[in-house]
Amino acid sequence: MVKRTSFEGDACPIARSLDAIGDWWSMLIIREALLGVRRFGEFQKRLGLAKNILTVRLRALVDQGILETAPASDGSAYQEYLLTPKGRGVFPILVALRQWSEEFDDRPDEIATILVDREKGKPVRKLELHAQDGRLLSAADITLKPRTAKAGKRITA
Amino acid sequence: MVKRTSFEGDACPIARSLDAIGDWWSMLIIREALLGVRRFGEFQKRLGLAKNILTVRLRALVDQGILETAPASDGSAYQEYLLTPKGRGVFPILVALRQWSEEFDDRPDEIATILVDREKGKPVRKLELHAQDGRLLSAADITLKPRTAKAGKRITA
DNA sequence: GCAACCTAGTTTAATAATGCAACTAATGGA
DNA sequence: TCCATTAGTTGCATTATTAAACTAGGTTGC
Repeated sequence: MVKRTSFEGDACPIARSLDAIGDWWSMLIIREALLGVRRFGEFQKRLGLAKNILTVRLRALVDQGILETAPASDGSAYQEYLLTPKGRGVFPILVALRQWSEEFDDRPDEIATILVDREKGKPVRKLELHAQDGRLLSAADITLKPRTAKAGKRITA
Repeated sequence: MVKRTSFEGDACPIARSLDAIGDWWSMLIIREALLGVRRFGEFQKRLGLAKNILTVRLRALVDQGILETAPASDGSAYQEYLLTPKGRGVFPILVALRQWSEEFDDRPDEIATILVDREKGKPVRKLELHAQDGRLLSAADITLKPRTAKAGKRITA
């Protein structure tokens, strides 16, 4: 297999995000980190991926500022992997992925968990996209606009 | 490379979604379809991926009910690829990916477009996760609950 | 202090996945 | 009919992934 096409310099933010976290296993590693997993061995055991791949993925996520390393919280000499704010920012993507499966999966009975509000124990609402004035937007209600004008404003601000 | 681990039977809906649309290029193909692309050649030209890979990806997306084929709208003998409701359901995932990049990208100046409300031309709001009663939820405010009880209700409903 | 075990990788080998580029067959248009 | 376009198909070489063994440092119990 020749080298996969990189989306690193892509003008589209979707592609850029996929470049950062689109490798097989990356988003599941972040999912585990969001669930509180910190140690190499725990990631490896829970996910079941090859250790060399886990090493490469963790390295990449650290390099991209999604995870950071810190001394292990149990006082041992080991290191732990912790999410940064950038890493925690992946949460809505994971929610969206979850909710897509919940709604459209061929075999929804195979899904083992639901996402609930910790305080009330109630299922959360589906993600919704809103206009600035609060209108609910579907894919048909949005469009893409060149970012130039906005960038110009930022420069002067 | 040995066969990649499949998440097809995974109990986690995130993993199941990644199994369906997590291949390199798949989400970008769906993005293009959402933008109105229908023809093989157009997908290929706009994305720049290898034709054999595009063929395999389109086949998989059709097999999974994300895309469907239909006679070309220009009356020619060719086929077009159209999103199904399941395919259009991927939209929030793409929005989430876009918004993650917009917020955390190392080089936001490389992003060419913003997502705006077609009617007003204003940037859309960031996706938010809400509890049933409307409270805004962060990752720390949610938890996973076994789905069994809910499944039981569905069977009786 | 030492042996056994655990942890966090590292290394090797085999196979799938990917991109490149040429090729093929069907379709469209002059 | 001929040439260009479209939608793939094919063959090849390189990268990505898995499985499993290995390595070195750290921890624990005696």
